[in-house]
Amino acid sequence: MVYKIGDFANLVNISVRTLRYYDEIGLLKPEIVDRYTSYRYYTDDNVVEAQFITLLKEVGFTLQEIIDYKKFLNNFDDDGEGTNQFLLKKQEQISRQMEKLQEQYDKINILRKKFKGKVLTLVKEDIK
Amino acid sequence: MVYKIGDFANLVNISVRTLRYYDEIGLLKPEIVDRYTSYRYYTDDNVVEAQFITLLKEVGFTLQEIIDYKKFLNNFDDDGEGTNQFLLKKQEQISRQMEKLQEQYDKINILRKKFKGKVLTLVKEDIK
DNA sequence: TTGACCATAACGACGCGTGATAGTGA
DNA sequence: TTCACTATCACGCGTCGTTATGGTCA
Repeated sequence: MVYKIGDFANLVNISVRTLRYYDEIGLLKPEIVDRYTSYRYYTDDNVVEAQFITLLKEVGFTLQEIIDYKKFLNNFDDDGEGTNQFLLKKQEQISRQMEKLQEQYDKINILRKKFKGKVLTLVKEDIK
Repeated sequence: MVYKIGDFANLVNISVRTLRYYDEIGLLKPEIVDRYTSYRYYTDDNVVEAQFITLLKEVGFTLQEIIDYKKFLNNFDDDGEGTNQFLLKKQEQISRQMEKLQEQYDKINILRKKFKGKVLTLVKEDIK
């Protein structure tokens, strides 16, 4: 089966605009492109690819990171360990983000207690 | 005291480029601007303002949110309750972000267990 | 004249949404 | 002819970093 961009968009739940963008940045290229009309035609392999991309996006990878990962798989014939490292690094990154958010949350608590009933006109020292 | 943009930048630890941007978007305007040379001159009041902005940024507010908060203070003569709401809303927002990150973290754990020693070629169902 | 500092203008990054304008018909 | 779909620009968002180019000297 081959799908035109609109049908493919519905199938994989990615907007037409986004599919064009993915094509542009080399993340997901339609297997067939009509050389006269430039129409994009997607295949069932593309469906699997698209779902994989969606999966990685859902767990926090940026498009560039997904592109890098694909290149890695092509160039180094991963034994699984590379993939594991890839996932671990993302988890560490997520951990750091959570810590940062937690700090922000705590600092706001300090602010709220300190200025209950007043307008904020403090300086940095107040939460350091 | 009045400071030229470069001196002020060092004083408050905000880059010259950023100060110009803050001026442009109306977040932090120099008290004095030479009408002939367009040179920006900052005062000690500006120092307090800048530190306040830095503080709010550190706890997660966007520039637009800080601008909105300043407008709120000017228009409604807050009794402190408005400020408290403002801080609470940001905390809720931070909480949601943390939850999302936690979900991503957990999903990656599932992936790591499921595909130990293999290359990732799965589809969405695997982590749903 | 020459640094050191100031100004404005504009591109880049991220991930698309949202038109505008125009060609296709798998 | 018309409808539905496709294509390629190109602006917008958020927060500045980074040239590029050209005045100013508080």
